[in-house]
Amino acid sequence: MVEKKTIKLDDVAKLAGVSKTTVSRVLNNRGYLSEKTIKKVHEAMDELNYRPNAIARQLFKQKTNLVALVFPTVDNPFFAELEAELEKRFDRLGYRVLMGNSQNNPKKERDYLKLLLNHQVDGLIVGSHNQGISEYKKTTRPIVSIERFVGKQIPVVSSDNYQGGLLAVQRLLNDGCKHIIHTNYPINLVSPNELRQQAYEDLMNKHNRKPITYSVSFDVSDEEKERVFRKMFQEHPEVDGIFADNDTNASLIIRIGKEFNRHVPDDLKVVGYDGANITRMLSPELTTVQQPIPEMATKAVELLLQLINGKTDVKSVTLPVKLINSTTA
Amino acid sequence: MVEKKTIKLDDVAKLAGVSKTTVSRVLNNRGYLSEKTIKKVHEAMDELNYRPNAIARQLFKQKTNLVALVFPTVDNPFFAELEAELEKRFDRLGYRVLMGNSQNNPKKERDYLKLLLNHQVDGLIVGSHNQGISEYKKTTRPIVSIERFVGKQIPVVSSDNYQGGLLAVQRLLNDGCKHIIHTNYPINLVSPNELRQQAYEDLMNKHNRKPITYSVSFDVSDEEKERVFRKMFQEHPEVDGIFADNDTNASLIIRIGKEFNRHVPDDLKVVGYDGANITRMLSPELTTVQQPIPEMATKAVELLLQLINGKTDVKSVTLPVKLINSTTA
DNA sequence: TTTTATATGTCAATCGGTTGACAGAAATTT
DNA sequence: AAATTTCTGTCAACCGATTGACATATAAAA
Repeated sequence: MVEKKTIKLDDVAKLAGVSKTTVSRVLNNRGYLSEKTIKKVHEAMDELNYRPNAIARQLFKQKTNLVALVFPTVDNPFFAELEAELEKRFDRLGYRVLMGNSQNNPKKERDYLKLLLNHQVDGLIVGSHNQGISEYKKTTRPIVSIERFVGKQIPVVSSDNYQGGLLAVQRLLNDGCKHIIHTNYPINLVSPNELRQQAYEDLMNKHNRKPITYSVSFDVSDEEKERVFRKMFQEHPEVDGIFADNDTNASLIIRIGKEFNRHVPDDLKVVGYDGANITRMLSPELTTVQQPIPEMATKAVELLLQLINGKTDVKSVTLPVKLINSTTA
Repeated sequence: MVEKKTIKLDDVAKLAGVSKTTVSRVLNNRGYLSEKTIKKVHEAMDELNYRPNAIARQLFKQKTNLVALVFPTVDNPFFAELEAELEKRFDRLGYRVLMGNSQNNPKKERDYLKLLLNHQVDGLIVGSHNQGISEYKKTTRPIVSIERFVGKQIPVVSSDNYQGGLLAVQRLLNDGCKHIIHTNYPINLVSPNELRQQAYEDLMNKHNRKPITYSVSFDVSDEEKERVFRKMFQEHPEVDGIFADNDTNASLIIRIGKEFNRHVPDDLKVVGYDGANITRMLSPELTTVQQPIPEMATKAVELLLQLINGKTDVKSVTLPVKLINSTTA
């Protein structure tokens, strides 16, 4: 087998009869160059089918144009849409995007942080919900978080969780629900969505109702989730309204409800959360609080770029949410 | 502001009172080293909070441990699950994964191919459906495709599309459907799922029925898709069975069907395709042909690694599909 | 005691581009 | 004709880690 040698800048220079620097100038459009030389160099590059080695360039420039997205998984409509929107925007700006699906595994989250610290990526967007990753406190390198508190120095992009909670619960109240239950992640996870629970409790208390919350961790199996929701219907047969923490769970709750002979929207009203495209497509009948995913992506990219470009006083932002009415109820 | 200097290997060497090579030996566990030296070096690294520069290492090693996934979008249950499964497997093997959502845009697909040729990634997994990307023919670098024919040299991982087509149509026939319509991508896209159409037509012909296919391009707006499906119901009011090209379209068709007062499964039977987790979660009532996504990911990773490791006769594989019965019908 | 194996460490070239410093030639000004 | 500006191009250091070649010291074997 013929050993295929990598063509390097030097080979191009030799063939074109110029120096390495001249070739580099042609590549980077730098300094003064004669038309003749440019042509010669381009011909040599074509003839040799030359491809500059990006790694060498990155080493010198101290920049990779890579960012990493650290989220629990891409296999979830909210994160999938968010990551897709982020990728689209970064791509336009000349950044490539590393997928870091942490599965809510602190080790993997740390690994990606190491990537950042090893100069392999220029910045990080974190949306996974691990706690106690102390490394975040040690670094001043560019990190933006989405819907999660990470540390004092790290700007957060989130949607208005308190308002979202109000919208959802108010809707259930308006629809005449008497016994409203809330499902949420375990609140020990440092996430702004505990504000939803706050809103739920505030509104319930205001109406002299007793708030009841069922917690389901994000990363347990579907079977475990089903178990919890069955328990919910068993322990609270009076329930007639549910404010679910996300649309997938809302959908699951509706299915479990059917087992208990509850039918939406007659016997049971459910409001979900997130309102991602895919969910709207596959479950259009679901009422939900929609997070402004494209806008959140835009903001997160904007903030990360500010950090990458050396800005120091980068501020967190909160974006408004919207109640999406179901198509059937 | 204090300029924060990057700590490099040389700084560690100086603090530990040894040479650069010695530090490198400690880092890479190479050659003979005294316990004492190892300890000294580690202490120096800790004290300086040293992080090796991965780019420099990559330059020397001529390996980035990066692979790119080029798919139309991650915002689709099938691709999302596939990419998540791929990422999980690559991560275990020490590879980081670049997201390349091509939106079926040939330019973006070419850009990612360039990344490969620029030595920025060690391999590529392509699943987007662009045509005429001639660059693929020029390269011998590691590429594996999923559910798509790219070129003679490039191994393909696909599921058994012909069998999937048979299962879907046979199911509709068994359920007593008399007028079955198939929806598909425009077949000019070089994809093995034209085999589904083949199966549909073969089976229809065998039963002396006239095959009717409606084509919807993958990347048009939801509104356009709705338009096409409405047209389908208008032009063929007799339709009582539909074999859809994917679950999202199946869900959309069911919704449009309701507009025409067709109710599943009484007046209309629909079989979707893909059977991704998210879809099963959000639309459990949908009958579908399930592709073995985890197995496809496993195979694709396996083949790509063979290529990366220099194997030359890497063979394409086809994996079996499964009909998933709806929960309600 | 001499030879050989094992342990410890240093030097300098290398991976493949990039760019500041500098030099000579041609064009323009004074 | 001399001085200045504009082109065109070369040289060598540099980005940061890796490793083959080599030197010396110590321990084990002959």
